[in-house]
Amino acid sequence: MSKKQLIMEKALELFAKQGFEATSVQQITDHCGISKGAFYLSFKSKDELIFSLIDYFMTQLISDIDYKVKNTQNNELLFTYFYTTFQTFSQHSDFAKVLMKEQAQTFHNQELIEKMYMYDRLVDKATLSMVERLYGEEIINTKYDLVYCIKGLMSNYSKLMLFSNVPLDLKLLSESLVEKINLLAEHATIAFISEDFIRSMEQPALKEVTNEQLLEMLTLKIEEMEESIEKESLILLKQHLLDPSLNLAIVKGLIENIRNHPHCKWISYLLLSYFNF
Amino acid sequence: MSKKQLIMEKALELFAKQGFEATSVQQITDHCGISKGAFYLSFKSKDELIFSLIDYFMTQLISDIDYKVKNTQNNELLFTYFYTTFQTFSQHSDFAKVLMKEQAQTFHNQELIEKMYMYDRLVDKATLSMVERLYGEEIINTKYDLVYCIKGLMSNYSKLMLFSNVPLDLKLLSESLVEKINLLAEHATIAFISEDFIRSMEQPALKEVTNEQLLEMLTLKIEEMEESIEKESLILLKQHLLDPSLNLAIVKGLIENIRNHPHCKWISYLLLSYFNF
DNA sequence: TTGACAATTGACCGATTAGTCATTATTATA
DNA sequence: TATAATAATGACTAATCGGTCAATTGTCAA
Repeated sequence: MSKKQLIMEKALELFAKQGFEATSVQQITDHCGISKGAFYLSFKSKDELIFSLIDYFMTQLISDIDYKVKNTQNNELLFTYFYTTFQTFSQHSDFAKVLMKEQAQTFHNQELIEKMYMYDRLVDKATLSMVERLYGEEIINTKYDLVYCIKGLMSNYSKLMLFSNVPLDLKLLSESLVEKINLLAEHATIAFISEDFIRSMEQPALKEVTNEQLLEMLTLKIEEMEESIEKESLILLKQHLLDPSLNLAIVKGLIENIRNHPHCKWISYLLLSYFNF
Repeated sequence: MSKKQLIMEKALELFAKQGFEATSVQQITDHCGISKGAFYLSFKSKDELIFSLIDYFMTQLISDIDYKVKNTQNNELLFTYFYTTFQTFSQHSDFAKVLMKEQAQTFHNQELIEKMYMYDRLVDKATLSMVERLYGEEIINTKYDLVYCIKGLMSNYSKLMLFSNVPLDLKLLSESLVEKINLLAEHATIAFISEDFIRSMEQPALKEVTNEQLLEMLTLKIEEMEESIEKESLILLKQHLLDPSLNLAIVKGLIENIRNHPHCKWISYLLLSYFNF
C-alpha cells in the first residue's frame, strides 16, 4: 500500500470519529506511525487530503448510481437505487459518516464547498432522471418534490444505519422505501418545488460582496440615475461606505428608499446583505 | 437588553454564518462592541454560551410542539405541526441554521451532545404521540417509520428553506407534507423500524422531574421575572408545590398563564408533564 | 566501504485559540 | 466632592494548530 493510501485510510477513520476540523495532522501521522514531515511528502496540505478523500469516494458513488440508473430495468430500478446506495454507505461507513458530518457547510475552503455542492447536484440530476424515467408524464408537476423526498428519506435512514450500531436489513429497508416513494409518486398531487425555484437555486451562490465592489456599483448607478430621492439615497449610502458615520437605522431607511426602484433592486439586495440586515 | 442577551443574539448571527467552532470569542466581542473580558463576566466559557443558546431555543421549540400536539383538533393537527415548526425555524433562522450545521455530533463537549440527543428524543416523542393519535391502530406497525419519514422530510425541506434565500410559501409547503404523510400513513405497509429497534436505541431520555427540581427552577424563575400576571402565577404554583391545596383546574389555568411567556415555556412544559395534563 | 542521493524525521515557527487578571473607568453612596 | 463598589478593559498566557526545513537515516551503485 502506498503511503498516500495509508494516510487516506487512517485519516478517514479519525475524521469519521471526530470530524475533519477536530482532527489534527499530528493525530493522523501518529495513527499512521509516520512523522509529520512524511505527511507533507504525500499531501501538500490538510485540505488536499480531505479533497482527495471526497473526490475518491464521490466519483465512485456517483458513477455507480449513474450506471445503475442507466442500466437497470424499470421494475427493479428504484430498489436497486436504494440498495446500492445503502450498501455503498455500509461498506464505506467511515466516508459516509464524514459526508454526513460535514454536509452542512462545515468546511472553510471555498473550493471544497463548491465541489461538494457540485457532487450534490450530480446526485440530484441522476435521481431526477430516474424519477422521470420511472413515472414519466404523470409526475411532471411533482418530480422535484419526489427527488427531495427521496433525498430526505435516504439521508435520515442513512443516519440511522450509520450511527446505530445494530446491523440492518438493507433489503427490507430498500423495499420499504420503494413502497413509500411509489405511493408518493402515484398519489401525491400538491407540488411545492417548481421548475422556477430549482432554476433560481442553480445560480452560483452569492459571494460576500466587498466595500470596493459596492462603491464601484454605486458610482455607476449614481451616474445613470436622474435627480430623485433614490439618487440622493444612493449618494448618501456611497458617502457612508467611504466614511461610515450614519446610524444603522438611517442606512436601513436609505436602502428602503431604493429597494423598489426597478434599477436598484440588485444593489439594494447587495447592500442589505452587506450590512447584515 | 442585558449584556447576556446581547452576546447571545450577536453570537448566534456569527454561529449561523460560520459555525460554532469557527467563530472565536474575539469575533463575538468585536461584533458586540465589548471587550473580551466582558464576555467572561456573562459566560464562564464559550461552551456555556452555546449551551445557553441551545437550551433557550430548544426548550421553546419543544414545549411549543408539545402544546400544539396536545391542543389541536385532529383534522388540523398535522398541518399545524408542520406549519408552526417551519414558522419557528423561519423566525429564528439563525438558530435553525446552527442546529442544522451542528446536528451531526460536531460538538466536542460530551454534555452538550447528550443534551442535543435528549432534545431530539423529546421531539420524536411528541411526533410519535401525534402520529398515534391521528392514525390510531391502523399504523401500529409502521408508526416509527412514519415518525422517521416526518423527520426526514422536515429536515430536508428545512434545509431548503434556510439555505435558499428565496422566501417560501410555508402554508403550501406544510399542505404538501400533510398530503404526503397522510398517503404514507394510509397506504404504506412495509415496516422497517420495529418497537424492538427503537428500544435498543433508547437510552434514558428525560428523567421524571422531581418536586424539588421544579421548586428550585420556580424559585430562580420568580427571582428573574418582573412583576406580572406570569410572576404571580409562578408564585402560586410554587406555593401549590410546597403545600398542594389548589384545584387542578386552577393549576392548569396558572400554567396556561405562563405558557406563552418566552422564558416560561420550558417550566410550563415540565409542570404540565409533572401534573399529568 | 564509500559517497551521493533520496526518504524521513521532529524540533521549530508564526498564527490563532480560549481564558485570565492587573489595571482602569464608571457608577453609586456618603 | 471623596470614597467605595462595581463594571469593563485588553495585554497577556499557555496550548494547539498547520506547515517548514535543517538534520538525520536509509539505500544502493561504484
